[in-house]
Amino acid sequence: MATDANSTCWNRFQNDVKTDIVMLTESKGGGAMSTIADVARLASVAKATASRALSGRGYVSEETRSRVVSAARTIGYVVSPNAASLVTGRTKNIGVIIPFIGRWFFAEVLEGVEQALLAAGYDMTIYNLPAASPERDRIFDYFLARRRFDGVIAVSVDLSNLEVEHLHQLQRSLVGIGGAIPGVHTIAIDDVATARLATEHLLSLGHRDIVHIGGSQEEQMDFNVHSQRLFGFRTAMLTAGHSPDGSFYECDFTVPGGYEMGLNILGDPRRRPTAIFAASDEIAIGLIVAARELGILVPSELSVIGIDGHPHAEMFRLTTLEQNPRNQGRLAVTMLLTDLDSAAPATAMAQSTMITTDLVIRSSTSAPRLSLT
Amino acid sequence: MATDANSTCWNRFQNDVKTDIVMLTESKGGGAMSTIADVARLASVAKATASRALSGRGYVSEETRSRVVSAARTIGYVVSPNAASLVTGRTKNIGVIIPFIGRWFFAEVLEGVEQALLAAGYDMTIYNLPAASPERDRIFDYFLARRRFDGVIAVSVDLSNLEVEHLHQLQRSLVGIGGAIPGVHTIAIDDVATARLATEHLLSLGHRDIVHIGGSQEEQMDFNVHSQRLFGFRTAMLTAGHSPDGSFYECDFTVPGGYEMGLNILGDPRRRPTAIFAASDEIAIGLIVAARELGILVPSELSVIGIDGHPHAEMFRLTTLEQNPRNQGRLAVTMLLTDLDSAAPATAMAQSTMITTDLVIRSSTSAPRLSLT
DNA sequence: GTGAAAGCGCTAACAG
DNA sequence: CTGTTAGCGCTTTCAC
Repeated sequence: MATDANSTCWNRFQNDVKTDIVMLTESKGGGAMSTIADVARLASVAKATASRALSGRGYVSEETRSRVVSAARTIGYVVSPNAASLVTGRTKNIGVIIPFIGRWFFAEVLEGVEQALLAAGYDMTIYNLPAASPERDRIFDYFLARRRFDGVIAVSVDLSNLEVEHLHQLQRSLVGIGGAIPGVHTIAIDDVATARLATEHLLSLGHRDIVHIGGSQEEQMDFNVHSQRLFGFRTAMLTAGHSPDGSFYECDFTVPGGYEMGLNILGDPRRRPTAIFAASDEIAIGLIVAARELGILVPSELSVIGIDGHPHAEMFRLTTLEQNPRNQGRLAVTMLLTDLDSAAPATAMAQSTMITTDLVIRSSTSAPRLSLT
Repeated sequence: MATDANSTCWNRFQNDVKTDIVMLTESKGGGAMSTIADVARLASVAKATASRALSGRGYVSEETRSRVVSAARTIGYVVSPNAASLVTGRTKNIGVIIPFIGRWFFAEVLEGVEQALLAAGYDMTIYNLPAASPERDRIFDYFLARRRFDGVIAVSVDLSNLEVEHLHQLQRSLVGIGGAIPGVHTIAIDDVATARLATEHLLSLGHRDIVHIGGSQEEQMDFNVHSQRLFGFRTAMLTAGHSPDGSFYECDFTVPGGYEMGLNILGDPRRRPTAIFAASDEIAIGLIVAARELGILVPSELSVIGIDGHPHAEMFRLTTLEQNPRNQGRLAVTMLLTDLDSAAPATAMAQSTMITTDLVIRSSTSAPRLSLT
């Protein structure tokens, strides 16, 4: 399988695949998968009894039960989830719609969801929802419409009214993480309170010249997160008797975004603030890198605090608000499964729940350890 | 919905959910979902005809086809994927087994896979495979055994012989990314060649005192990645007439791992190398952060190059090998679907394919742009 | 406690 | 080109 260094990998790929496929004879275990009828026959019971024994639903004598179970084991029987779903209507699968996969917060949520789900015997189908586009519509009209899940977790997706409507019509349980959806339970931090707390933390360290760097007020990522965090900042500043005017800057909600803004803002020593409240941990990290590049010592010359804790943040000595997104994911699954158990579909829930996750303000050097439980 | 600040969020949650569920009457669109029989009746054709018209398989006159389609549209019909799968044996779903979700490389692969899959009408079920544990076994024995997918993509998972056997017995198409699996096509970079190229790049810049920082030779993440990259490094050094002995250090394959090792190695100016080849981009970033913290200028005083490109790397001015993990994901999907189309299951593939993806060495300041296509 | 029978919603022969 | 007939593999009444 020599690879030709003069062709692109796509070209190489196309050639390779074509020539590589070799039919082999059916390997061990070959032939059709065994069905419950086989199990029943082997255990000398009816299919119905075998089903009851294996699923645990309905009365079966302990003796026949064990006979059925061992029969199933010997022939390596596994239920056909499709057949079971067809009759029960349950899939043992949960759909997750999420705007990003790679960003820290979302990846953490995903891991939490996945762990909680697996433990409960569910698996997880991911739908990475792009911004408004035909692809996005297709996810709603086709993939979601197939309803191959018992419930949906919507992670920080900003849904149009039509999309919310779609979701409800799926007649499936539905919970949200990170942003309220009309008529649906949602797990979210209180953005205003969190931003306020972060700002107050900086104020308590004696800072007066504080800048907030967050997302665009026009392009809200979702649910007015940006403006709510800005509002929390302004409130804290005003309450402390400082004017927040002119101390807010917009940037991209990413590491490069924070980096770029950091170079801009921190470049001029006269305009440089003593502390920055960043709307996200990624922005904060970008800021810190920029600060270091400019020779500014963090945190002695500049305090930075960001929302959305992440393990990596620690190594940057980043004072951070830790909200454990992974736990948010687990919480969502717990809620969802509760609804599933009580057979309450999405439309059965009248109110949104705002859950403020526990916050911990950590800092490495200059600030006291402060926790809010 | 007042939240009691004196209880943990878990406690609050438990109370909240119990009191919150309110049954509402069935909302709009209520009642059972429409079936293909409804469509057939409305269009005055047989179910089979409706099926043919909707699925596009088999002959239907253009006239009846449009009648069926519009009938389906008016009653908002969507096929039951379970019922269809039960008879066709196809699920239009692909399983992905992957050791991490949050790490850059894996998240990037996931995004590539997801995009390619959605475009092809498939959705993606993720199984985050932990290290050897009962949970891991359960994924194989239960979740994967259910076979609710047409194929599996294994991303850099180090499989035991038993697990490989399991996978093959699923009788589903199977491709690997990032590490060879016996009897399965795999997409991977050539670790030796890549490491060698990276080292040669540093040599070509005139460096002589080069250190390689990579993963533990005992705990290989998978597929001897660590030792292969080390071997590539040693080969390049020896070929250039330099001894590589004593210039390899092991660290955790993460940002903090690189950071810690950076502090150790770069702390002593006498022992400090002029260039470092890092086995991963995360290590490289950790190194750079450590270097900056020690006041070392990158890249003028220290060149760093890492394997596994990532967008974030650019902002760290990291000279990087870009292998576009997203494209690796897309490639894998293309391969998988090709096999699916040709109805060739995993066991029909005799050889592994090593695909060296195109490499681009980028650098911001001191090095020439160099590409290998 | 267990068995027989009736589908779940769909597609794939096979006739016409 | 279209309709009729059988199931896919399972769970679930309903008798016994």
